[in-house]
Amino acid sequence: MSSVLGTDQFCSVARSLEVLGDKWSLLIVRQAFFGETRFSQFRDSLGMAKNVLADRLATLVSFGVLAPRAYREDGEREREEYILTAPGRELVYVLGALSGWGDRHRPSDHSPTRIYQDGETGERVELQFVTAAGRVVHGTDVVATEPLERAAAGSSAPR
Amino acid sequence: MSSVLGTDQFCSVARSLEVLGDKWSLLIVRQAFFGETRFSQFRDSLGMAKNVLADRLATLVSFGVLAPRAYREDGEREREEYILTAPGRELVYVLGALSGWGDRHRPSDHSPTRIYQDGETGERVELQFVTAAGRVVHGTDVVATEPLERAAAGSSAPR
DNA sequence: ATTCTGGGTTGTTATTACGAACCTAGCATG
DNA sequence: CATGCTAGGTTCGTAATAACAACCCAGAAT
Repeated sequence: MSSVLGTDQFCSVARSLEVLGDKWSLLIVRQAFFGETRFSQFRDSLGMAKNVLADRLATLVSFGVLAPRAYREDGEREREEYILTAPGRELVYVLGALSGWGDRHRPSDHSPTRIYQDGETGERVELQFVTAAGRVVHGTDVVATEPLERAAAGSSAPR
Repeated sequence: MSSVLGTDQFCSVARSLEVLGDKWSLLIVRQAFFGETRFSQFRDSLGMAKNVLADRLATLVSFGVLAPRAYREDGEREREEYILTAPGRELVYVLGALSGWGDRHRPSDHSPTRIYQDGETGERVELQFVTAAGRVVHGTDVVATEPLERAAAGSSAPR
């Protein structure tokens, strides 16, 4: 998790990837989102090395995605489990985007995996770009611009 | 980019991360989305090692995110550039999600980086979960379930 | 007192990333 | 036609990470 991603930390995508840009972190968050909290649950469901898991959990805690919480099972000593924080739960947008892309562009012969729904009504939900007025804009029509570049729109290489 | 991410390739998040789950791939896609196409543009904007860039470009091409295209500048020999495919452009949802999360939860002292807008009207757009009927559902109310688990909703450990 | 168990730590080896040096196909120049 | 220039790489040697295995440790149960 080095802190030099390219020349710019100015991009929020890069700042997010500083926390999440490796093979395991988002999978841990996914499992946490599915209800897992314990070291051995992550270990078993992901099949990853214990030292790497310990390292990623510590990193996710240090960045405020997970929070450690003590718990005690009957007849067991006190241990720590890892709970998604409010910022961590917001990563549902990232998981939904990755899930949608994988479903659409890397389909599996296996079942359609997980579907995302409104927890209240059970309606299926999909990620969409929407305007403040609530109008849906398709992804192919979305562009990203720098806030101050409105006038000089001719240069080809950003930054 | 090993093909064993945990025990399950059944999850579309894992399948997406098989292509995108490293430090650089999504940043390359981001730069491509901002209009960059050439080896040296990626190299200069991201500051990454050339062999790693060559490897990532080849991987992204092999997974159909980028497509090579010949071009020729005046007085230069023919070269290849890398263009986002339709599936690659769909990654705007992933970039938007990462960007939104980074803006909200890892704010920088620098400018608000990029904003996403409707290319037609210029209106700002945000990623939201919406139902088929067009109702926006906040991320904290979204749950992910397996399509067939509707009846047995008590088990704590998915799979 | 000994064993069991969840949750780790500490090695040792295999992968992967990095930086610098080198290569290469064509075009331009003398 | 020999030389050099340039974008876009490849090929090193080395540094950092990940993976795998062995071990540890604090209680609780026996």
